[in-house]
Amino acid sequence: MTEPTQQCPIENTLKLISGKWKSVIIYMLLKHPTCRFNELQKLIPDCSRRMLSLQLKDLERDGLVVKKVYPVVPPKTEYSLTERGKSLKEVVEGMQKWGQA
Amino acid sequence: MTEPTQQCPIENTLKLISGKWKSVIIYMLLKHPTCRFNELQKLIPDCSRRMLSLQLKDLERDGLVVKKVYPVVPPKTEYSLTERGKSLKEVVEGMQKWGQA
DNA sequence: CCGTATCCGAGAAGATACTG
DNA sequence: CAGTATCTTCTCGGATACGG
Repeated sequence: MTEPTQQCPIENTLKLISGKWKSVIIYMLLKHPTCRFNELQKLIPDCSRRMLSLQLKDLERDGLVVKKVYPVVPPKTEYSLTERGKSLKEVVEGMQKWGQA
Repeated sequence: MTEPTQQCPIENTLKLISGKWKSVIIYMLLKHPTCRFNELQKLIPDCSRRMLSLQLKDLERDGLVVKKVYPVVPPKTEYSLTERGKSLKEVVEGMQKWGQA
């Protein structure tokens, strides 16, 4: 049984939350527990629609965010953090605090 | 004087410690307070010499790491964290712990 | 309203060889 | 030992336009 040289779980963590807007999205979803697509856009104006879409897709795939779609016209979706996503609170807020000081 | 819409210090933090190997380098320097170049290479075997050099240069420029050069033959250098670098302990260890769970 | 598709340029990172 | 130089490749992200 050769241990797979997993020298550093940091890389895994970083892979999930780096990407230009992921950490910011998570941070916003911590403060605004459920958000529609456009709300997120307004909260993060510098993030293009395309990027927001892509990053959310990644976050969803990685189990950090869930998307709820209401089958109505016009379309309505809501994004929120999963438990796994919420568990990043310490990390993300740690970065937030450090960035301020 | 228009305030630059600095909505999220997270981005600043992330800018300093993302980059493929930076957080790992910091983590290693937390555990091994001073390291020579080759020691770091051995600690992070997947990071090429070129990349290690570049990332260290960034970290140095950003005031997270200091390099001490001994004018001897063969060359000897030692890298260590600045106070600012050490202050990332919580953040980096937070990521490490989260990555394990 | 909530996205996707396509195209394109810049920068990140790998491979390899060389230097003080 | 501790890097740098050069070249190529690849990924990310911006701009723009379109679709259910």
